[in-house]
Amino acid sequence: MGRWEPDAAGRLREAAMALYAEHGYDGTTVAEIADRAGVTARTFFRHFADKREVLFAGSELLEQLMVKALADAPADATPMEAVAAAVLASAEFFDDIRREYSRRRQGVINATPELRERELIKMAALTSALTKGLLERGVAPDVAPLAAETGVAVFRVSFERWISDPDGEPIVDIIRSTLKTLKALSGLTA
Amino acid sequence: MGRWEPDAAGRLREAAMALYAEHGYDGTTVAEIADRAGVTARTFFRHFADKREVLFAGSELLEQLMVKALADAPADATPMEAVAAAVLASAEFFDDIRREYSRRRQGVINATPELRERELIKMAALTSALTKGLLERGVAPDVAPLAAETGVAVFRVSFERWISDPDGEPIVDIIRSTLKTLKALSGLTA
DNA sequence: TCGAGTGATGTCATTGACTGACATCACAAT
DNA sequence: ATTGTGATGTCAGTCAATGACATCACTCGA
Repeated sequence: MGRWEPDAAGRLREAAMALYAEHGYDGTTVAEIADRAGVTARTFFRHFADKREVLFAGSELLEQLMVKALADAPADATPMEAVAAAVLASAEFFDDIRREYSRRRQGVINATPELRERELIKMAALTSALTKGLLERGVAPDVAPLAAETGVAVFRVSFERWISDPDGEPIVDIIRSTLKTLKALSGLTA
Repeated sequence: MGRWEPDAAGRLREAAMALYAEHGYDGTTVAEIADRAGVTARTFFRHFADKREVLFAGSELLEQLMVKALADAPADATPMEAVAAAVLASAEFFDDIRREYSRRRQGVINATPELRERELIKMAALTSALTKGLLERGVAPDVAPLAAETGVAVFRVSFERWISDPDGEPIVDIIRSTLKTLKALSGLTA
């Protein structure tokens, strides 16, 4: 366990998840996480901006994935069709192997207001990234934000449903189903 | 300025707004806020849970207002009609006198990630309150969250538009217009 | 009028997140 | 062997947040 074990960030992530799950977020100190990972607290903060961020590493990847799918949607797709493509693309990120991990992680997040806040701002970042992507597709400025917001809502609802049942359908199917529900709901908007 | 000047909470709110606006959120310490309000830092934390919360006092009132409007909507209203009623009710909260204050406050919030996080969780609380209200109206469990989420999106977009133009229309009209845009968007959902 | 009670405040001490400055180590290229 | 370079450790310090306890201003009943 010398100074140079590789992947300090990875060890810190695992340590944090384990400790947050066991003692809760508040009941865990950064020093404890660092100890378990075999590094110093100072090193923790070199890898993650703060105590919350350690649970959200990788969220940029998901965002990139969805933005790319949005951009790659057919030019003649409607705004919501493009958004739907982006949300469906997120399914790549969540294969069934990650379902248990996702469920565990979400449990920790839901139990801690501070972590919920961080999650929300990640979702907001996703929303504005999608909005930007829509604008670049030429979508009207008053339509783009609403379409993006709606898309993220679909993602959230689907994700939650996905992790709520360990043996449920794959997330792609859940997303499709949620999109259908949305469509039905739209009929009631009048 | 004895120990018993009334409305310490109010003085703390004003002091915080002024200092956050002038030196930024990070550039302001709780001790400075307390000093300006003529109290101790310890007293600050007796009135507000943390350094962020001081900018969000009163958000429960808005929530209650909207939930009540939702509950008071005609029994035969569709889910989105009820939600629309709730969003429109929020207009009571934002008369034109508050527009300048709201704009100022929003500037501070937008400039500070930590405050954005707090704002987002308030919105999330609003969403779940509306969801609960919808469920109590008998709305289907898979429809309620989406309807609530959509309603909050409408509120956010409208609010932002409202404060972006000091001499623009009153917020009620902006909300109505946003609801129309949403309706148009729904047509594209297919 | 006085003394007990109450609620808001002050004081003090402590923990823990986070940061800057600087030293140090492992490894690589020369 | 020498020198760099990047990741880490060490140390000191700031500041948010909390618990424990004292104190003050004011109220009310004896």
